[in-house]
Amino acid sequence: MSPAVGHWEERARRTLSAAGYRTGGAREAVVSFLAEQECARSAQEIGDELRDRGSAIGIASVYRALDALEGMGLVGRVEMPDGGARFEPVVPGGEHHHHAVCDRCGALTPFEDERLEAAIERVAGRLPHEVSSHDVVIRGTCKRCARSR
Amino acid sequence: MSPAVGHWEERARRTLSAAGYRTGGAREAVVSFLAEQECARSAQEIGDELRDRGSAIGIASVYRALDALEGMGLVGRVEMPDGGARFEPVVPGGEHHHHAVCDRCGALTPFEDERLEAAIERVAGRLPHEVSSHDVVIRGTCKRCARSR
DNA sequence: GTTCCTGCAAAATTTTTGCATCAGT
DNA sequence: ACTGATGCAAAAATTTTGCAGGAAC
Repeated sequence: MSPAVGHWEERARRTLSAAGYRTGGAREAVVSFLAEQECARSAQEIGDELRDRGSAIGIASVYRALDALEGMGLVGRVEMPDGGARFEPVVPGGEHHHHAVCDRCGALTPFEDERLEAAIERVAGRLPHEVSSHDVVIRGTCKRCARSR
Repeated sequence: MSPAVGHWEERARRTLSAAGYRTGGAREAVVSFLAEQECARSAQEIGDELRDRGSAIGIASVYRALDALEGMGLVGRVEMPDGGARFEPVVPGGEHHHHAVCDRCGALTPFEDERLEAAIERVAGRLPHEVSSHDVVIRGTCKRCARSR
């Protein structure tokens, strides 16, 4: 796992603890799991894979953990074009990426671009909003799927 | 309604007709409704408001119409941060906007920015994807909600 | 007349909530 | 001990599908 995300895991635990959350099984498991992911994962995936590893974690607890983490700004939710949501660690001041989604297979490809961020910030400044976050999703057909078409 | 969207309504009907779709009640009603909207609307809203106007339209028909329209590229789907989806006309080569969503009241504010589009196109060119579309969603608190907080 | 379209109802998905029980402090 | 956390099951919300009757061609 990247150093930035390792730091995220620590910070997440500290933030949870400081907010009065007890260190129990489910939430901790979700934090560990997210820390080791390459990209955003769905609640179902998180629950299924943790259960495969032997944790008897209920899907409700996954949603509750994600809710709490999202509320504290530790986790970001990415809405996928098919209606499902995926979740990933938020590393403030650190790496900040967006996603390209394959319409065919659903594969997620992260990307980052400074000019894109600059353009978004510029627009955000023009809006009559207190802007808190933003998301960019690029849809298309990934290389693999384009080939096998 | 703006000229561009008026043109959209025509084009939508022609495209549907050319694709062999019959001119019936439900799909036509959805097309008319979308043509007169300021911004993206949810399937529920579309169904409810059409029903308020006296059309006995089922929610399933709304979804089916939106599916068909989206499949033909006539309608775009915008995934909202709360998990719901909204739909709006796509005017190719014409106005192309994105959305700012209020975390509080859910209000949608459209915006457009050329530099943002340019940045996205540049990134899209670097991805190993056949890019078909993109979405930008800015989250925050709208002026109204920020004031009444 | 044939085929597609539609509304209704049922089903499938995804997410949330209630509750009794268990665990952390 | 007290209070919050958890798993399970039920509920709610959203979207899809099956089907019989009606409408467009």
